[in-house]
Amino acid sequence: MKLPGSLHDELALGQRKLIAAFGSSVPHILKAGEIPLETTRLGDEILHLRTGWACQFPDIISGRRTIVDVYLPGDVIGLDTLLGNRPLTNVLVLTSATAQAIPPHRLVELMADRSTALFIAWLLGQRQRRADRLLAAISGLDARGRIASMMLDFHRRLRRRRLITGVTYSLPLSQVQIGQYLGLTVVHVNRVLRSLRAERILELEKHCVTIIDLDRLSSVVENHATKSLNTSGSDSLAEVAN
Amino acid sequence: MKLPGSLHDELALGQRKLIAAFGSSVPHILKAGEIPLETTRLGDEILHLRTGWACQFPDIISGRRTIVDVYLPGDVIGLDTLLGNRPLTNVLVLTSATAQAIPPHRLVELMADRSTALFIAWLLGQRQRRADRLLAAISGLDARGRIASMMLDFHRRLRRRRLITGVTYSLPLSQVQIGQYLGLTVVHVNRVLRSLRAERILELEKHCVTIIDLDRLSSVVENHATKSLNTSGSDSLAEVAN
DNA sequence: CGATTCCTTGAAGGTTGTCAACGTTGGTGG
DNA sequence: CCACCAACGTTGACAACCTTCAAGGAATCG
Repeated sequence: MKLPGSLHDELALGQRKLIAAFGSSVPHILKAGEIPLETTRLGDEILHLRTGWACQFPDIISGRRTIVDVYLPGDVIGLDTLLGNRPLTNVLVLTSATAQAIPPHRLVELMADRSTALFIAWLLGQRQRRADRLLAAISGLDARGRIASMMLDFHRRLRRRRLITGVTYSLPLSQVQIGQYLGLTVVHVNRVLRSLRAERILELEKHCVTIIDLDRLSSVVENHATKSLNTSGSDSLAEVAN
Repeated sequence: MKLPGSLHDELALGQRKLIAAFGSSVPHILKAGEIPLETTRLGDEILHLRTGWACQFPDIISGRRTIVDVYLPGDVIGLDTLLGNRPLTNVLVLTSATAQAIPPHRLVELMADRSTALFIAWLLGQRQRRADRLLAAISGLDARGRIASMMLDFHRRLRRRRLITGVTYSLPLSQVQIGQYLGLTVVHVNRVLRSLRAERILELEKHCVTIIDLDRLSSVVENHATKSLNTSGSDSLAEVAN
């Protein structure tokens, strides 16, 4: 569970180096609803999202759009793309946002430095863990559990990055997109949200989430008999963020 | 879509180096149903699976067991674990298997070499893509589609590694495990399999899959109105395998 | 041969999707 | 300013899918 001190230090070093590399590039401004590849020349670049949210679609466009990951400020976008063959076509910016970009070949150069390479591997592992969590939520929980789990996830990620401190945050996903993220229809997302509001567990209006009863929200996730998904645990490295 | 030749070459070089590093370690023999951490001292090692299948549970043990990935011969297990904090507790060996192990600290050393680091990043991206595919299947397809998608996936992965050539392969997952992998109950998995057999699309008996009608099996995935999941595309690097 | 695990099948009920309609909001142009 | 439009949110009725519960059969292993 604990990383050896030296490894931890090296990761932190790699983090600083990578952030520095991003920092030396001009920040781009992205508009809500934008697909980087289409509207800008950021197509095959690696992005460091500084402000705003974005989301990821799977490589192959499926008929039914599915969101496989949601990026928050501080996240790095496109690393898994690096050596694969997929461009950034599948990223959608959810809010107005700012991001710094570096081209893939530059990133490959940076990987010559071990600490940077380690940090990139750590970032990849981080995204993988998010995917595993989402997978567990979707395949093991009912609609209420999935929504509760998602709300708690965002809450935890935002708090860890010191982007919020309380029980309220802005959630720039439409209900349609929440459905695409959790494998549900809009209609049903709406029903569940209403029931959570009626029970005074959670409120969502105008893209603004308020957790009214954190304990009961957590218990919604673990409820449903055998189904549960523990949401505790913390990373062993201080947040990437900024 | 195309990698620059030099990058491709460097990846291939990294692959050889990593395989060589694994090759210098003594192969371990694992028994079916074994959890490496519990039964051997392979707890926090990185494994190169040479023969046999294994599967991955999410970090946190959820009440309802969920399988988030299935490893085939040639896959590397535990990379996402490398810098995260989770041990190999969450891996289950599905068949008797052989694997070579190297300790994490050795792998960290190897990452000082850029080609190796690149290849490791490529492997991480590969696993990420599998997770994204599974996510898209589970959240966008009904039970028939998910099962068809899974069967085609394994078929493709095995063929790409030259482990099979025809339309038949051994699938060491029990129906319970198929359910855990696809977010379904055993009962329903069973029913869907029966219907696919009755329609002479696919046969599964005694852990042996036979694809009777590849075209109709593919169309099952894309069917269901708006729901589809294209399964084409090939990696830009010759398979890892052995 | 027990004991266990896996597979199989039926019936009933709950969760979720589909269809359809309407209200709301925000932006755009007359 | 208002009309219009588009996207989003909301709601009800109904059907389909899937789970749950229950029980029995088949296979494997000590």
